[in-house]
Formats: sequence, structure tokens, C-alpha cells
Amino acid sequence: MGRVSRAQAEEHRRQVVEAASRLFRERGVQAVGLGELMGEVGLTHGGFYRQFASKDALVAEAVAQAFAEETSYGDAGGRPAGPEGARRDLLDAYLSPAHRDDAGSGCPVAGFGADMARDEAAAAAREPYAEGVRRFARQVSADGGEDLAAVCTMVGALLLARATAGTELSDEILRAARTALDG
Amino acid sequence: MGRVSRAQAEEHRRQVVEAASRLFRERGVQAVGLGELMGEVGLTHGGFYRQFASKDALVAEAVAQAFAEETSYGDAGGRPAGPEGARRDLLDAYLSPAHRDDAGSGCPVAGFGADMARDEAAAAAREPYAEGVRRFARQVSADGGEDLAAVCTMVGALLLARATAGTELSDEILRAARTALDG
DNA sequence: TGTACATCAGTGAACGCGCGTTCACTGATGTAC
DNA sequence: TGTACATCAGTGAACGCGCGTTCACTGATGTAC
Repeated sequence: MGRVSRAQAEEHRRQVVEAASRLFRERGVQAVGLGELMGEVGLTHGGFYRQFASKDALVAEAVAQAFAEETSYGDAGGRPAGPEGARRDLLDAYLSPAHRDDAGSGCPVAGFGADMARDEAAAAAREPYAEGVRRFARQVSADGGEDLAAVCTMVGALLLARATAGTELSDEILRAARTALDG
Repeated sequence: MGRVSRAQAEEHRRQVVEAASRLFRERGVQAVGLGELMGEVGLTHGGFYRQFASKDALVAEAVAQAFAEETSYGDAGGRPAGPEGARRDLLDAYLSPAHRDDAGSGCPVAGFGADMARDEAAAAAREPYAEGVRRFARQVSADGGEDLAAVCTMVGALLLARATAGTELSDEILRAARTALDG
């Protein structure tokens, strides 16, 4: 292929991080190889190390990238929300079948939780992940505090709905969590 | 080694399933190889297929085995519980640092959740897993029903506490979930 | 603005490694008489 | 109870495969004059 312009290379790098952010959330860090990731961008695997120090370094970037983007959690609602309805809309979207079925562009707290809990992922991602959890707890809170318990319910519901996807239990789980969370 | 008695072989098989049930919960199905599993029992990997049809078949058995055994969730309490205190003791133990730090002998709903959510694990384990979730929801319920929302909060808290283990956020999460769940 | 050359993004083959699975073989166990 | 033989649990080497990582090479880009 020969050399590519600096702007093009930066664009490739950006696309690889984005693909990683999506595929890692969808199938897990271990299940996605560097060859597949580079292929997503139309490149071969050999060029990976011109852009990243290691797979672990990419994991850290992918986690940060996932938290940086604004997720709509499957766009379950759609109606414009006043500040009073913001929490309600967030809960509706978060606990929707659409969000359950689209982990790749869904909540990074849930999407990367399993990889962070088991030490597969780089320790480098630990700090940005924990910060992301806190930020989400503030976003969820009705007052200005951190509603960690609500985050537990939401993330747990999403995980269990995904783990039981295809059975009727899956939808029941989402509804039970939605009902339990006021707003 | 030569042949081994039928009873000895059955004992070996039992030990392999138990080791799988523990290690899979601890590190994930993909991260544990058949060689390591057989080694746990003192055997070599070649004999695996005399006992199991495939790794996926073992996964299904390991999930069933994990749900079959009585877990104490880290034994956080210890005081004898009357029926009125049973739910309180369950919550205390479940949301304890001990349970967070010992996934291998901990709750199978949480331990296998990630593997079930991503399709790494055998489809054969889906049904016993879903049944295990329902059974746990009945166990958690204060009345005779199914408290799916409480299960979401508990499992979510455990997952996030493990994902943030080592940071102070981890303990905060456990306490927040414990406070939110009455009893 | 044009030319000469250094840089370096991406290629493709190779590295060692561990995976799940298969198989010929060993020899103690279990069985038939 | 004792002997002859079939069974089969476990061994260890091999299979093809994909992984993360390295590297010599290509040739267009970027830079120096």
C-alpha cells in the first residue's frame, strides 16, 4: 500500500479504537482479535503496532472512548424530555429490549463490567472505568448526589436480561427493574 | 498409568466438574483451558474426552453443578437466623467483601452471567441458568413471590464491586446496594 | 515551484504459544468361565 | 477361588488453528534545499 497521509493514519487509528470500543462491549476483549479489528477498518493486522503499544493499551483507549461518547441506550423514548422527565426517559431507554440487544453501542459500565471484573483487561483501564461508574451514578441520581444502588439495579438488569436473552424471563427482568426504580 | 477403577474414574469426573464450576466462575470459561482443569485433578489433558463430549458439554455441567451446591456467599454472618432474619443474613453475606473476593465459590448467577450474556458458553447451559435465576429470585423474595428487581441490584452490585475491586468505590457500591435493599 | 531524500503507515510472512480435539498405546480393572 | 481375556481410564504426542507480537520490506508522504 505504501505510506498513507498523516490525516488518513489518524483517521484509521480513530476507527480502530471505535471498532474496539464496539466489539469489545459486544463480545468481550478476549473474543475479539487484532486481525478482526484491523479488518473492520480495511487494514491488515501487521500495522497494528505502528499505532498502539499493545492490545492492553487499546483496551484502555477503547474503554475511555466508550465513556466519552454520548450513548442514547437504544433510543427507546424519543419524546423531548424536560429536566423533570430526564430520569424517567433514561430509565426507559436503559431498560429497553433495544438496549439489551445492542451491547456494542450500549452502556460501557455494563459492556466492560465483565472484562474489568476478571483481570483479562489491562489494569490501565481500571481508573477510567471507575470514574465512568461514578459519573453514571451522578447522571442517574434524582438529586445532585450519586445513586450507586440504582446503577447496580440497572447494570444487573441489563446483564441478566442479556444472559437470559431469548427466554421470556429476559423481558420480565427488564420490567421488574423498571418498576422498582421510581421516576 | 493404566486403567483406574470405575469408582475412581467417577470421582475424577466429579472433581473435574467441580474445578470447572469454580474456575469458570472465577476467570471465565474462555480463560480456563482443559489442560489446566485436568491438571487440577492431577490428570493430563488427553483423558478429558473419555469423560466429556466437548468443552461446551462441561460448561453446561459446571453451570448445573454450581446451582446445585448450597453456597453461603462468603459466610459473612454466622449467627443463626430465624426465618424473619433469613433475608437480612442473605443480603449481608451476598453483599460482603468476602463474597466479592471469592467468585469461584460464589453466586453462579453473577459468576456465569457474563459468559451467558456473550455467546461464548454453550447454548446447553441457557436453560439451567435461567431456571437458577428464577430460583434465586424466589429465595430472595420476602413474601413467596419472585423478587427479580432485588436480584438485579444484588448481581449488579457484585459485578461492579468486582470490576472496581481495589478502589474505594468498590466498598461504597456494596454498602449502597445493601442500604437500598430493606431487610 | 521543483527536485532529492528521509520518514514511516501499512503489508505480509514469520515467531512461539496455547487452544480444543484426536488417536495409538498402556496396563490395571472388570468379567466370563 | 483361579485363570484368560476383554474393556477402557488415562497417557503423551500430534492435528490444525488463531492468537499477540515482531520484522524486513514497499512506496507514497512529508521535508529540506
